Amino acid sequence: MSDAMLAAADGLRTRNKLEKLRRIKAAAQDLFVARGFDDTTMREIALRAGVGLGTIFLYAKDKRDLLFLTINEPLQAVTQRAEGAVDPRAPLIDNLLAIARLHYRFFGRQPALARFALREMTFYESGEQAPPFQKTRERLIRLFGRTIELAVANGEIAPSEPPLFAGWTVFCIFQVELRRWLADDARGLRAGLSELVRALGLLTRGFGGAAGRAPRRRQQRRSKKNP
Amino acid sequence: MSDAMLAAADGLRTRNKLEKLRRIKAAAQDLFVARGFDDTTMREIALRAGVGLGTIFLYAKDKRDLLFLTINEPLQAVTQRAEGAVDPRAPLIDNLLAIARLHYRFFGRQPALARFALREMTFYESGEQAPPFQKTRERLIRLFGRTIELAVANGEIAPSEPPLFAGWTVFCIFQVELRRWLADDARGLRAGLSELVRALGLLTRGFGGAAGRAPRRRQQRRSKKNP
DNA sequence: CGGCTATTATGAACATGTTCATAATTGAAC
DNA sequence: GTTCAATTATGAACATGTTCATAATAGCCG
Repeated sequence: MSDAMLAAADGLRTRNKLEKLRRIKAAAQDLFVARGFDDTTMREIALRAGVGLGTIFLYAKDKRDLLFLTINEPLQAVTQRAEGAVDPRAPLIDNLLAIARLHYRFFGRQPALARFALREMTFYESGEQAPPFQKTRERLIRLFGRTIELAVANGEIAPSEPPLFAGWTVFCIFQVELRRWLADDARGLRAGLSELVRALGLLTRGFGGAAGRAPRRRQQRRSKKNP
Repeated sequence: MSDAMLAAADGLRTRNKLEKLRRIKAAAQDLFVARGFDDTTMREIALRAGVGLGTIFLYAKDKRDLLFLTINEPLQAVTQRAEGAVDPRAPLIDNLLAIARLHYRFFGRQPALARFALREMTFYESGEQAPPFQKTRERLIRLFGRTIELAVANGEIAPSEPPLFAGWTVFCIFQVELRRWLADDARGLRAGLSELVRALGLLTRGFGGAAGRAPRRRQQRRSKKNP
């Protein structure tokens, strides 16, 4: 008994609230995945969650916010796992790719929903769920930055801009490439990542000023010393 | 009489249709700019255009499509002007910046509406106005590509990838930078373009493999031949 | 002109996200 | 236990994008 009371945390109120939030999140999640965002009505979600229609709006400002309520956590989890996927001794491109692969897999799981979510992410700053989302995004950018920092420490590269800014440019490429990959659902994960590597390779190598003179073929990876 | 009949082009039908399309476009345009996208109702647009509510949907599949109906033309015009802004003898970064500046100015004119439009542009493939939009986007990417090609011809750079693909990476950076600039409306045009130059500079110079050893300061522009 | 068909126009009806006045519930004060 | 204020829950009412059955119109033939 006392155990149960302790487990109940303080107050029935808080407990009930958390429980309802959980149910609403689960219901929204399931329905969004099963029927897509637009074809899921708030009334269906309310019904499945076992709450009144109006109740949902106590937990999410609007339908869009509800989407992020279901996506924020998994997205943060992916970013967190990506942090663990970086190997301080691996080549830069491998690390960037490892980070990207986890995200590609995540979004590739539900392409239709991912398309919608990625669209709504553009300029998502107003909703209640915006701050945690922005935080995760910031975290990913910093991860790219720190990964680049590692490569600098290893002597692999020496960018003319701070690693964090270089990470931002990597993020730019990543963002648009991911969207492009999701745009035509024909291409597999392999093909998508392959084009991302191509783009990131170009970013790291640069456009080869008259100085650089990049090789015409061969050696995709492994930057070489200049003879 | 016969004059009038000739001037009417073939058929009153076609003429009326074109006239209604014009009125609808103008009404939507005005209202979107004045009140924003969400706060403009289809009924207001119909009223201002002097047509019935249902009539609008004969000319635009949905409200979103109506937005592109008003934006496609000006956007294409901007891209077209950008093509004329490229100087075959100018440094690459200057040309890229000239292209970008025109677009920044265009979107910066109506930041709120631009934010909305740029969001809807992500994965915009279904609507009736999607093909012309995609065409303009393709055109911009190719413009970046051809601009790079010019720099290759001038001996300024020698990228390890085809110019068109290099143009695509420039487009990636441009897209995300533009969105970021529009996200916080505080920063002026100058500041936004300045950061874009920073990012594009990094893209063209690369991350300076152990080979490259980029200069620490100085010489922002004007790539030099290697002594 | 007078009918006839295809095209175009229309707004009432519908679907659904969102608001809000009202009701139910909780936790504490006495 | 009763009372009461604060919090939370609810669905009817509302606003608005979209559909669709119906009407108006244009062009054409006899």
